[in-house]
Amino acid sequence: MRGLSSQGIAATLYFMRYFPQKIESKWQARWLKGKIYEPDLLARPRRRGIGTRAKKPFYNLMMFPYPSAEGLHVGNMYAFTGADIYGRFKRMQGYDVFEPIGLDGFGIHSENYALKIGKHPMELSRITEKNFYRQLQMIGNGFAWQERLETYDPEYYKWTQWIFVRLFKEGLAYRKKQAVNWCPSCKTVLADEQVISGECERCGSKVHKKDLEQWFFKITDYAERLLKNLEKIDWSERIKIAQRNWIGRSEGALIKFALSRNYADTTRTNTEILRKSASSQRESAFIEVFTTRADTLFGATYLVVAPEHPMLMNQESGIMNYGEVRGYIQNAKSKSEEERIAASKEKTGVELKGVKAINPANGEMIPIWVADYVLGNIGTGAIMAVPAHDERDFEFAKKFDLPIRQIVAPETGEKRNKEEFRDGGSGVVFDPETQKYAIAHWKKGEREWYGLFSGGVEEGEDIEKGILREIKEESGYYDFVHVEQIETAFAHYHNIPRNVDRFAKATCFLVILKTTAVQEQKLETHEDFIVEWVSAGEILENLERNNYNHEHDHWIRFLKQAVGRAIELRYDTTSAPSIFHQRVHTNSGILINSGKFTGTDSEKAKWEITKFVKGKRTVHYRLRDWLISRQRYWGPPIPMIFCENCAKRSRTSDGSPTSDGLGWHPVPEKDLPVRLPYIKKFRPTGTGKSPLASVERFYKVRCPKCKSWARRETDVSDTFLDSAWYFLRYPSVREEKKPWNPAITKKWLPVHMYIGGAEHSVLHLLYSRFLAMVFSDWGLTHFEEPFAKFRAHGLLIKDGAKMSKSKGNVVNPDEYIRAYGADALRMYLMFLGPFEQGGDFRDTGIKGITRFLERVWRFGQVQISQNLRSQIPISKKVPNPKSKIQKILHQTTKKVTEDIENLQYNTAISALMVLLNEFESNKEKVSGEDINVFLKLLAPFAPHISEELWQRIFSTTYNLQPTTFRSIHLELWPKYNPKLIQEDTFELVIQVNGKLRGRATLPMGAKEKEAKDAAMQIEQVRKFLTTEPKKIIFVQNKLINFVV
RNA sequence: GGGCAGGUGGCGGAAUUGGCAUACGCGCAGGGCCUAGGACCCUGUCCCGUAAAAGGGGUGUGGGUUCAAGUCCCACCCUGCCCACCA
Repeated sequence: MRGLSSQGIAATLYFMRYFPQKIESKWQARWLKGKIYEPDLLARPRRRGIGTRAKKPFYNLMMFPYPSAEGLHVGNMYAFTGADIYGRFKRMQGYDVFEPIGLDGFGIHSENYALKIGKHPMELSRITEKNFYRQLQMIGNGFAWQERLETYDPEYYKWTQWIFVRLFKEGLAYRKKQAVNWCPSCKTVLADEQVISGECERCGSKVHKKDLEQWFFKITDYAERLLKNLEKIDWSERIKIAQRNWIGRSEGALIKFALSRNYADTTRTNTEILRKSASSQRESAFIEVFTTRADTLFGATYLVVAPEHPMLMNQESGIMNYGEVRGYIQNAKSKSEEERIAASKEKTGVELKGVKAINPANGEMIPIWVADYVLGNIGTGAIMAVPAHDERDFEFAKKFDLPIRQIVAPETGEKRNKEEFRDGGSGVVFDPETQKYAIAHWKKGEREWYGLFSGGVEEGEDIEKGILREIKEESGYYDFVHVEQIETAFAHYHNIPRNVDRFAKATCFLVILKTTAVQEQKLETHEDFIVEWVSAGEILENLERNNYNHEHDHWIRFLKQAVGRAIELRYDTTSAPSIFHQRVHTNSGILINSGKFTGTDSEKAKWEITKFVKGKRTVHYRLRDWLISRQRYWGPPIPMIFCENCAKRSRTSDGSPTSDGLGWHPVPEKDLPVRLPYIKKFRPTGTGKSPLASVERFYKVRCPKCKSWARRETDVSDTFLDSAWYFLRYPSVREEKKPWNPAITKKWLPVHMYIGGAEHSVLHLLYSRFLAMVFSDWGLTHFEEPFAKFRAHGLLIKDGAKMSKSKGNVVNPDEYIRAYGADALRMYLMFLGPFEQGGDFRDTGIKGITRFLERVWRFGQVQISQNLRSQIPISKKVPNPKSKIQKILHQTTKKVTEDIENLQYNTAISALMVLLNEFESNKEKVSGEDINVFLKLLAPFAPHISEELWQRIFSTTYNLQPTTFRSIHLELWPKYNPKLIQEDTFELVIQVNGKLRGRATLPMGAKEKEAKDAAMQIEQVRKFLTTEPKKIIFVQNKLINFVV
C-alpha cells in the first residue's frame, strides 16, 4: 500500500476520528485473553529449573470496595485509578505486579442496602457482584482477574471463621458482659471505632449504651507493639498520627485514696487525721484513681467516681444517701452516649454523704462525688479532681462550689535559671461605678506604657497586705469592697524604672473599690507615672502593643484572669470583651502550695510525688478490645457452640466457673465453614439477638465435646474482620487446605504498596495490623506489618461539596466513560489535583483532557500515515541527540518518573502536555523514537489509547491473535540520560535591590565577572545603578543582585 | 476543645536549597476557518497604569529575619478532614 487512492485518503480521514469506546473494550478483552496482568504467583521454580516464575514480585493493593447495587462510585474509581497508575508504572519498571480486586460484600452496609430496597442480601449480592465487576472492567485497570475474592463466599469466610477459632484457642477471643455501643437503627452493637461522635458510622443514628454479653478480641494486648511498629513502616504520616492518637498511650500513676467514714469532727488537725486514717486504712477501703498529672495531687480537692464504679454497687460502703445516689446512677445509665456528651457543658453529680477520701499528699479530707463526666471504662473509673488545673473539674467545682486551689504556677518569659525569686504581686483595681480599671501610666524617656500597681512583699508581711499597701502607696485608693487572690505566676521581667532583669513569684489580686476616695497624702510619690482610669480593652491593647517586656506576659494573664473573675462576680456584665474568658492553667509550671515540693518544676515533681504517696507508675491506653459480635444476619456466623451441660460440669464446687470454659466450644475445624443459612426473616430483631437465633435448624447442634444438645452462637462477626485479612488470601485464592499458602505468602507478602482512603486509618488498617501481628506470633507468617508502604489518597469532592446521596451530587463513572472514554476519565481524575490531597470534580474540566487525548490521537495518525507513505518508516528515523526535542523528552521522562513515584500525577500529566505541545510545534523534528517514549510515559495514565497507537505505529503484532501480541504495558519504562537534560545556557536574572530589572542568556557556569558585564549591557539595569553598588550577590547559574 | 491538612488569578492548580510568582488545564476575549453553528487552529488573559512602554502593587491578616520570602520565624483569622468529658 504505497500510493494512496482517494478512497484510501477518505478511509484514513475517517479512521482519524478518536472513538475511545471502540478501542477500550477491544483492548480490555485482549488484555484479559492475553493474561498480561497475571503474574506467575507460584513460589517454587518449575521442574526443569529454568523457571519463568515471577522474579521481582510486587504486590500492589488497593482497598476493595463494599458493593451496593447502585454501582461503583466515582470516588472508588479515583482511588483505583491512582493505585493502578502506580502498579502499571512498577510493571513497566520490570516488576511482576500483582494487582488483585475483590468485593467486601458481607456486612452491615450491604445488608442495610438490601433492606432498603427490599431484596434478600444473598440474592442482591449476585446482582451487585456482576455489576461491580463489569464496571471495574471498564475503568481499564491492570487487575489480576483470576484471583478475585468475595468476603461472602463460603470458601472465603470459612477461613474468617477459622481465624476466630484460632483466636479463641489462643485466648485472644473472649466473652464478657459490658456496656456496649448499641445502634437502635441497625439493631446491633458496634465497636468503639465504629462510633463517630456518638453516632453510628453506618447510618448516623445516635448510639446508646447497653449491657450485653459479647465476643471481644484482645487487641489491647498488642497496644504497645501496634504503637511502636508505626516507626518502622512507610505510611502516610497523617495515618500514623491517627493511629497513635487512637491507641492513646499515656504515662501516669495509680494513686490510692483511703476512705474515711469518721469525718464529722472537722476540727482535728491534719496530723490527727493522718493518724486516724492510718488506722482506718486497715479496713483497706480505698479508691484508686489513674492520673497523668500526679504533680497536681496537692490540688486534688475532691474525688469523682463514675456511675459504673464498683464501690457504688454495694450499700456497705457507707454511703448515707444511697437512694439519691442510686437514682442518679440509673438516670445516667439511661442517657445515650450522645446525651452524655451533649450535656457535657452542664455538669451533674451527687455527693456521697457519709464517706470522705483522704488526699495522700496532705492528709486532707476531701469529698467524694459521683458524676457522669467520669466514664466507667476509662482508667479506673475514678478520678482525683484538680479544679485549678483541669477544665472539666473546674466547671464541676464552680457549679457545686467546691474548693479550687492553684498548685501549678505558670512560668512566663524565658526559662528560669537558678536565681532566687522575689515574692511580689500586682493588683487589678476595678471601679464598678465607672466599669474602669485604675492603672499606672508610665512615662520615662521615650518610653510610655501602662502597668498594674505592683511591688515586692516586705519581710514579715503577708502577701495580700503587701499588695494592698503598694496600691495605697502608688494610687492612694484605700476603700475596698472586695479583695481576692486570682493567680500566681513565675515571671522573668524587666524592671524598666530600675533597668534590671528580675525573676519573681508574682501573685495577682483583684481589688474592687467601694469608693474612689483617695488617701489625703500618698505615701510614696512617683514622678514617672500618673494614675489613669481606662477600660479593660484599652489597657490590654496597650500592654500588647508594648510587648517588649516580659513583665507584660503575666500582666496580660493577670488582667484577663481578674477581669474574668470580675465578670463572674457580676461587677461587669455589659462591656466585657470576649477575650476575657477565665482560663484554667493546664500546662506545666512551677509548683506552689505543695508542701515540700513547692518550687519544683511540675514535670519533675510528677514522679517524685507519685513515689511520695506510694503510687504506682503505669501506662494507660485509650485503645480498648475489639467488639466482634453483631446481632445481624449478613455476616459470617461466629463459629462457637455453647453447651449447658459442659458449663455445669466445669463449675467448681463453690459454683464459680473454671478458667477453661463456661461451656463454650469452638466449632471443630473440619466442620468449617459454618454456612450462613438462607432464611426469609433476615431483618434485625432489635431484641439483642441475631435473626439466626430463631432458626432452630441453624442453632440446634450437638456439643462437640459431650455430644449433648447444645446451642450454636447466633451472632455474626463484624464486617471489619472480613477485610482484616483479605490481602493474605488474594495470592492464595486457589489454596484449599489452608487460609493461605505459606510459600506463596513468603514470596508475595507483605504488601509492597497499599493505597486507600484515610477514613480507614483507625478501623481497617489497625485491625489488619493486629491480625498480621498475631499470625506472625503464631509462626504462620514471616512479617508483623502487613503493608510495608501505605499511602492515603485524598477525598474527591464535587463542586466544592462532599459527594453524597442526600445531596444528589454523586457522579456515576458509567456516564462519563460512555461519553468521554475511560482514558479521559482516568486522566481527568488524576489531573484534578495532587492525588494524596484529593480533588474537586467539575464537569467543565474533562474537556481539556479530551482535547489532549484527541491531539495525541491525531499526532499518532500522522505517524501511521507517514509509515504507510514512506519507504523508511518514521519509527526507524534516528533522533538527533542534540536537538531541543531530545532535551525536553528526557526532561519529561525524568519528571514523569519522579512524579509517579511520589503519586504527583497531576504534574506528571501537565509535563506530558508540555511535551505534546513541543511535538506539535516542531512536527518535522519529531522522530519515531520520541513518540515511542511519549506513548510509554502516557501508558499508565491512558492505557488504551497508548496501546492502540503503540501497536499501530511500532508493533508487528497488531493483527495477531489476542494471546500472542506484545503489549506496551509489558514494555520497559523509558530511561532518561542526565547528560541530555543538562542545559548549556541559562537565563541570568538581574536584580537591583532584589527587584527584577533584566535578564541575559549566559553559558552555564558563567562567572560573576561575566554576569556583571552582561548586566551592564542592559539599559534598564544601568538606569538603576547610578552609584557603585555596595554589594553584589551572585548565585551561579541563577541570578545577580546589585545592592545600592 | 485537640490533632492534621490547607488558604496563590474568574476556576482546578504549578513553583527544587529562600532566587523570574501564577507552569499545565478550564473559562473568558479577539482573530482565522466556515453559508451558519459546532469542532479545530492562532493570539491574548494577575491587578493598577499606558496608545504602547516605563513604572507601581500583588501569594488569608499583622509583624520579623534576609541582598532576596508563596517558601523560614512569631502572633492571629478562615476553610476542610479526623478525633473528642481519655483523667
